[in-house]
Amino acid sequence: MIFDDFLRGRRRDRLSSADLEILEAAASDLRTLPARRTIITRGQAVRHSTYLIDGFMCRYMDDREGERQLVAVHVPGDFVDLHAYPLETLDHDVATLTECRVALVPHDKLDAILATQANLAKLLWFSTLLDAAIHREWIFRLGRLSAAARVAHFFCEMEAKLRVIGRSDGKAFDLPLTQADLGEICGITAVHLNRMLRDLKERGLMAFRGGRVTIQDLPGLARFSEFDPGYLFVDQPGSVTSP
Amino acid sequence: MIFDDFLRGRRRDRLSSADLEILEAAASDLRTLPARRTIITRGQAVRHSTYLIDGFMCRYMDDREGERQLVAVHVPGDFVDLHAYPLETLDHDVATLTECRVALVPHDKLDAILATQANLAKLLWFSTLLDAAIHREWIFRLGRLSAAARVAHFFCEMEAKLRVIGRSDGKAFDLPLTQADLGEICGITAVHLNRMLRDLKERGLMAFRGGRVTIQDLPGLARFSEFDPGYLFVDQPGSVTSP
DNA sequence: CGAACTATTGATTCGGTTCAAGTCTTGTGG
DNA sequence: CCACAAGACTTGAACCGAATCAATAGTTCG
Repeated sequence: MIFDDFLRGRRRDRLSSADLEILEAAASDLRTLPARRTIITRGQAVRHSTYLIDGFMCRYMDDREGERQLVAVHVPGDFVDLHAYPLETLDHDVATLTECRVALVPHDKLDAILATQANLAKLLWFSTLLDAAIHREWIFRLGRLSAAARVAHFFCEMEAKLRVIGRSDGKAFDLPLTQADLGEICGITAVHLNRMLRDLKERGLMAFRGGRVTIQDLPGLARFSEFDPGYLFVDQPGSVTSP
Repeated sequence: MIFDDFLRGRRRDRLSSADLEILEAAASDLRTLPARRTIITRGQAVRHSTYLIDGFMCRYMDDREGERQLVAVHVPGDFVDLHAYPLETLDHDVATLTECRVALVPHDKLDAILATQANLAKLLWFSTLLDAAIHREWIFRLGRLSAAARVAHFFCEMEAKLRVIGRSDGKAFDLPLTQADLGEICGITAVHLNRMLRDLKERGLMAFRGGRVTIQDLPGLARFSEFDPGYLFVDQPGSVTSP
């Protein structure tokens, strides 16, 4: 099923099977998008939202010189640009990082859900506010943490997000990003990011190579980066990996 | 009326008078809160949300050493912690900056609105995603702008937000924050913030003194800080100050 | 095999922090 | 009304974290 990972580990029990059927029925269009493709440009009016089934996507803004700042990284189960439904137009760009399988959900189908399925609508609303909570944590990360801690914090976040959908076991996971991407996430240059990765390895916390993260000391990494997963709203911080 | 400033300048025309009456009826409790008081602490379950009628509020997170990072500054007309309705518990703290007049809206009233007033519900959802768009801009600001540009960008944002509710004429406005607050917004120390204010004054862009902003060159300030108000979703970027 | 990313390392510069001292305000009580 | 305390602001000097510039090494793919 398309929405198997939607809100996985996060009040998914409140999604009735009827709700899920309605969601599945609303997903009009399944597509595979190539890697590194911008699919929505800021300001453009959009009439459907993109649900990510498989792959990695991101949202970003760029400055006058064209330097990117990533503002979100999305994993399977994320309703990537559901924000566009109430907003009608986006303030940022949306792009794929890897090849992605997505489902497109037309906004008029969402209108029908909002008019008749209050419970489901509230859960959709919740999922957009989860993104907002993650945005806030990114503000904190950029505003208060050192470069090394920012990097570590981001890896902790990805580990937690991927764990709930069964794509991390707490020891290693795939994260198909380049060092330049990581720099654009953490607000530092790719050169400095590279040094920070070396630093994290030397501290015995983790390693990153070729899009794969190997964690040596997850509690240590969380401590080092002041990571507290509360903002991810996972039901039981323990094991929620089973479907 | 309590909700006179709600979504002012931002699709307020889509709020019917019936919608407004429902909102007014949902606001059970009017209160005046003292300045510099934390009213919601992270993790705490909340059963009502706070709409700001008058005054300034903020949302913040603090690091291990207790250093604050502000993640939002709210002005009259903002539904400050409507996020808490779908989220049920907040990931951050909410506090007043000045003395504030607020209206409390119980979440069960919002449940009723969601179940029966799809149009109003969508506008409430929109207002929370406006906050999310502002969060994204803050990420950009912290990740990509220099200290001086961050400060200038924040003042541009406040000018735009206050203008739509008729509290700025583009030349000067009250912003009752200390330099320490501004530092916690821009992710720099209060000492450096002070130097950046001097810098902005020497550039002939603006001045800040005793909680009052005097703008000498608004287009210049926007240019300097790469400020583009699109993310604030104001209907006509021009004059929308009339009630 | 070569082109084009991607990653790594070194040397230098610069923006912002830190620490420290001092001044200006504002409010309070004698 | 003045004395004083507590914030809020201002300025300087030294230091440090991150950017920049530059050169080289891997890697991947056509």
